Amino acid sequence: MTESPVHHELPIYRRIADRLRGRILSGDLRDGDRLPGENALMAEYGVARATARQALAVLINEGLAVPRRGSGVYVRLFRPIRRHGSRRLSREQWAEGRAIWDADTHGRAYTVDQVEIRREPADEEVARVLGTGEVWVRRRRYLVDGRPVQLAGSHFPAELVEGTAVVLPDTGPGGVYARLGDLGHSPAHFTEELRARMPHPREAELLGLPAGTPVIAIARTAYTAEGRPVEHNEMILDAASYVLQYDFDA
Amino acid sequence: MTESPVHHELPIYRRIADRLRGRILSGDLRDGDRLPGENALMAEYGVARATARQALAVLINEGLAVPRRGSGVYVRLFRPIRRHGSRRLSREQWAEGRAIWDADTHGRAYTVDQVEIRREPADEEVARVLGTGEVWVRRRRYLVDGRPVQLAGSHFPAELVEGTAVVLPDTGPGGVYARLGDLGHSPAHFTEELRARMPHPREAELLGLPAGTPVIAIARTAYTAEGRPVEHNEMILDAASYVLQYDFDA
DNA sequence: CGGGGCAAGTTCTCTGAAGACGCTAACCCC
DNA sequence: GGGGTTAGCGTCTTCAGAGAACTTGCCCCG
Repeated sequence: MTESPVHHELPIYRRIADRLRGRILSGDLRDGDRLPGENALMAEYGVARATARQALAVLINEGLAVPRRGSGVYVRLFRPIRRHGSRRLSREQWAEGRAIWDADTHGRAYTVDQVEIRREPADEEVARVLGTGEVWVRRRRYLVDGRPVQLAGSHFPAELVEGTAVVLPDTGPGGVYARLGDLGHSPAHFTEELRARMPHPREAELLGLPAGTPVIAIARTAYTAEGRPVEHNEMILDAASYVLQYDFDA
Repeated sequence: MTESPVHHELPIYRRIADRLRGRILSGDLRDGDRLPGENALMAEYGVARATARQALAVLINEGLAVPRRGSGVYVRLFRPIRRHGSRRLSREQWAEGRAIWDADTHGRAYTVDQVEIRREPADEEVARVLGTGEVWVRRRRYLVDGRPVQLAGSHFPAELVEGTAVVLPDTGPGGVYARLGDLGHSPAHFTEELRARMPHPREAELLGLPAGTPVIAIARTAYTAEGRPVEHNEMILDAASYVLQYDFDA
């Protein structure tokens, strides 16, 4: 073959992504600003749509931007940096883990203040994760000594739990997952993503937080052994800490 | 609500991804196994190459698989190895996890900007955790493309590592823990505690964060099998999200 | 003036094709 | 048998085109 001195240049989509990232990090493009769209990138760099898309996908993947269908791609400054941890957990341990977590909300017992169950259209993020248009949502509010410490919303694909007399009632530790199992969608695996952010005013009000207090937002998605997502849980933890425990092999 | 005219089926690439994920999570495809390649998926599902690629990209993105150019896409499970007959994390996996986290800081390599090693009195918190008055501290700063993404400080009980020519130099993945092992204080497990907080001005400056950006602070303490704390690591992740993956026991 | 509907713009999904590049194993020559 | 070469396979990048799905703003109508 022609032994062309392979320059090893970065692929086009990567160079475009780098330039866009530069504009974001330099402050040229700010939080909420709209990035150049696919058409604009095609024209500006003379590339195909797939290439332009790929460049945007890089930033979306990095969490620097979020796409809004039919509208554009927008700068999202609270950029996620990911870290993967691993931990294997038995269902009992999971229940136990929840106990630990509860115990850590200031070392006191929690009570459930309010559970709200209703069917509603999935928002953008939930639809993306669960791959469905409508969900059943359980919203909860936990209290400790009269002070709320957690807000949580659990989303289930509507077509999976439809018709259940009471949609996944609470049945103690591991109860919801057990109920999903009864329906033939037993969760086998889940992921959690944690993020630090400032609460929205409404959230701060519900949690009774003083202004300027950041929270930990956790998004958990549970999958069946077949890989089908069956639950997506989003919650916010007030100043509480989140404790993990790992063990090395002996 | 309005009539829902569109049935809203999942896109093809997503359905393929779901099936593949299922095969992984169910154990049909195991750690290190090769997934069906682009050509195989094209033939099996009768789709174009781009669609097959997109399906694989989902799994790669989720961290369930890793591509190897010129070879194939392979299952990468965070699930602890069965061959060890244990539900625990191997040091290799831990090191691997760290590598992934590094790679995930925007998909590019990190470099160590600065490593500072010195002996100093333990502050209140560190003294409480490590149970000692003086510690050796390693402070580090990671950079990605000239932008810092992490601040970390590792504390070791002075009486344990005293006299080491170079106090626990960096020796690649898992290096520090291996070095502790050499000294007879091999870590057997650790805990991590996560908290959302506002960075101090100095931290924000070092991390190049805009004002008002919360961070995730992580405190990790490693213990020997005897329960003796041998390391306490505190780090801050810039606007970070923290991704965890769990597996239930079968 | 308010509301409904339309049209333009945008992302999302998918098809089909082609060359570049990396890895591996079979092959050939010594 | 050992070592280097090569062919084949697989992923990676890019092109061109097209319809579906969704958002938004504008226009028209009542």
